Amino acid sequence: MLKIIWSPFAPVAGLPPLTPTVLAETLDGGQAFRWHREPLKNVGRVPSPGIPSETFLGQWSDSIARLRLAPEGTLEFSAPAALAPHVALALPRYLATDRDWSALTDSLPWRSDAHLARCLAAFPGLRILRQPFGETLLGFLCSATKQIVQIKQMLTLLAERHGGSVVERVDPNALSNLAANPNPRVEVNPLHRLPTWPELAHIPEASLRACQFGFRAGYIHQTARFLAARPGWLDETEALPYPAAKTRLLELPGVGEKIADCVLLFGTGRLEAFPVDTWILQAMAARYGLTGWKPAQVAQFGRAHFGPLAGLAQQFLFAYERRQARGG
DNA sequence: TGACAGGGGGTGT
DNA sequence: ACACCCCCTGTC
Repeated sequence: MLKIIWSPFAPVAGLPPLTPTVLAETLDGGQAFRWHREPLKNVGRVPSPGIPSETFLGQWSDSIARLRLAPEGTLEFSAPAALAPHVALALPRYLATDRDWSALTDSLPWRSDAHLARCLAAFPGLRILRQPFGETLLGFLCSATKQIVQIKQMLTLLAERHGGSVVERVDPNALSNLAANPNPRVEVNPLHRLPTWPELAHIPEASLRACQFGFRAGYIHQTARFLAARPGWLDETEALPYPAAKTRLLELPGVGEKIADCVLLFGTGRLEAFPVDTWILQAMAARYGLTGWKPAQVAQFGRAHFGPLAGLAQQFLFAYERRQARGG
């Protein structure tokens, strides 16, 4: 059995106190697809005061972290001991602690928009992650007509089969199990990172299909080949201003308006990006009377109505609408 | 318990 | 407007 020595939980500086709901929405609400709730030992019990919240296990680039909330709402992290110093440096960037999210949120037009005010009040402290650009592109290329759980499964399989090892230990049982069973149940395997785009360029499309990618396998394969032929293209795109960056992303096969905006919002923190998916379409129809509007029209309305931080507003609307749909 | 529809956070033609 | 893939979810 594989054993990882985890560092003791330590506070992450630079964040306000959070509720478990907001932490879950931030990590597992559709911005990122590499966070998994860890099984709770006291399943079925009401969370008691004085004990930490449930733990999320997640990965990005070469980082692996466990995140939880102390009773008073302080975010705490733990990492594989050998990685802990690296993760301690990488976490603030990932969580975008260099930005004042309270001030950014306060500058949204909630004073003149009662529904937006409701959404902000429902998820206080919600923020936009700053994820690795290439991984964000990969994640959202998988997202077409897929729900979060399914996207997470695809990426887990891809990482297990084609991703490099982050922790320098291999579990022989896991490897033999994988070889013996062509269709293993998806489990969280904290050893493997996502393949990089240069690595993806060497993976046959059929192997991607075997990771449950379906018709998205072609998009990912073609995008990988496109990027392989253009060294530096992705880094240049990340550095470009929002409109130019979006134009370039739209050149990629499988990337349309929505995915381009998601990559720029969740991968580079471009808060002017306003992704319009079916949830936002539904929310804007129900809450703002935009019944029958097309995505491009809703996007234009959103930018005009919510202003230069429209993408942040979008995340609150999104979280609220999903909660309503679940019967929260 | 197990089969069976229905539909899914989009893009390309 | 419809195909593209195929897994998850709810339901019987």
